Amino acid sequence: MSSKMQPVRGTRDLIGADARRHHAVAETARRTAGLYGFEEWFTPIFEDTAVFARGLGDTSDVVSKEMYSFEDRGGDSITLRPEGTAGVCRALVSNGLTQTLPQKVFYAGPMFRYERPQKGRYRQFHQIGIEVLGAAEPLADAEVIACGWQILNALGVAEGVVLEINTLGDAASRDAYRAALIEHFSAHQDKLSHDSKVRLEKNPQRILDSKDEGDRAIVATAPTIDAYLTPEAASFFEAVQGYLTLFGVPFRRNPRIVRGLDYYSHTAFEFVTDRLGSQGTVMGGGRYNGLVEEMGGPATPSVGWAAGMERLSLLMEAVGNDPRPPRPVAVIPQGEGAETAALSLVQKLRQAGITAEMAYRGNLKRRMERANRQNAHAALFVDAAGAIEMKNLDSGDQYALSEDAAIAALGG
RNA sequence: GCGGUCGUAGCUCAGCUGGUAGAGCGCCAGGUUGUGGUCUUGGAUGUCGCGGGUUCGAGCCCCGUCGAUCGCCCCA
Repeated sequence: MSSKMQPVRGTRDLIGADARRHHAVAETARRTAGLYGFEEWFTPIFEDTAVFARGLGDTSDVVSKEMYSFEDRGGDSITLRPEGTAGVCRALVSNGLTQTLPQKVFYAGPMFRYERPQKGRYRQFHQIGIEVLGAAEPLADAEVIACGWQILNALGVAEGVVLEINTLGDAASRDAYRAALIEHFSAHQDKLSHDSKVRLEKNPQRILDSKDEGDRAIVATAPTIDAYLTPEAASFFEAVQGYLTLFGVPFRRNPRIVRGLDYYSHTAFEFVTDRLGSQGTVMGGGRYNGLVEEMGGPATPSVGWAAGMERLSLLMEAVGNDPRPPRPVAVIPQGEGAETAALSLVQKLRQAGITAEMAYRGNLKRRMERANRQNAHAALFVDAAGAIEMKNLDSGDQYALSEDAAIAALGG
């Protein structure tokens, strides 16, 4: 047992039902995002460390202690991407696409974070995400959110998932609010939890998010951002909510939502569920202005979200959404010398676009049992002369027919 | 990085106050040169996560370690 190779901590294999769910998440999201005009980009899985260090801001744990960074043989500092947005912004600049805005991007793939693994959280995990790059209009925020909502619905997991939105305001609002929060929490500093005392130094808004009982009482009396919003920031947030209502996307205001990464401003949102324990955020995002500039491009107002594929798969499993592979047709040679005729038939079926299988070995009983296990919907018995009988494995009906008739009947 | 719980067959799990392993499912083969999902008979599979300690003797007790899991932190 000890010599058995195991995947490294925080990684895992996706096989069978897990693999099918994972694939369904990516495929459903890709297709749905396509309906909204998003096109998929494939950016590298690793980047120059500066792409993330600069992009995400150094107050986040993601940068300060969770990155998989290493020096390559040429002496460059390389980092396995911990999230998708920074790489997409870098690619926008690298490819000169700042001249052709807006760009609507979909991505899906592995991300890496050195964290303590938990259910729905791995060191190699997978995200899907979309970004609208180069649109300052609140309509873009609403469109991005609506697309996310449609994906959750298409996956059948929208039940029990709630959209919570908030605004972080523009720079002026944010600074004023931050000052107010520091004042409020400093006044109660002695009653704050240890974690929140640290937050007060690093990122006071994070205290709003605290799960500590004692903190919550202090948070309850904390000011909300509304009084500190500039008129522009307030009307922007109003507009986003108006479009969401127009699009029929239900939401609820949660003034305690903050974002983990530094680049966010204005709209912040999370799709949350209570079915996943402490990994309740299923899709999260918001507006970010300034990230593209960090990559050396022009100011490019943008908005997007990312979702954890593992968490979406977990939700699919919880609601019993179990994608099945297509039901094959089982081709079964009958009698001596029938193998050649059967093989030629199975190949013709496949070329006609029909999912067909023929077992490598086994007697008739074994082949039938195997057909059953594969959930085959029909069996085609072929004899040495090439004569075919088709049996419907659901109804049990069986009759002889020609090869062409069989292909036609099976939808080829 | 911190705290709680748990590691026995491919899977789900049982195993008494310590006496060197069991069930169900699954798998393989037979009953059936022949038409499946039913039934029936038989069979294979474990250094009891790993390492050390206590003991005449450890799956069970102790220590360590690795892994999973739950919560914190953080985040999707």
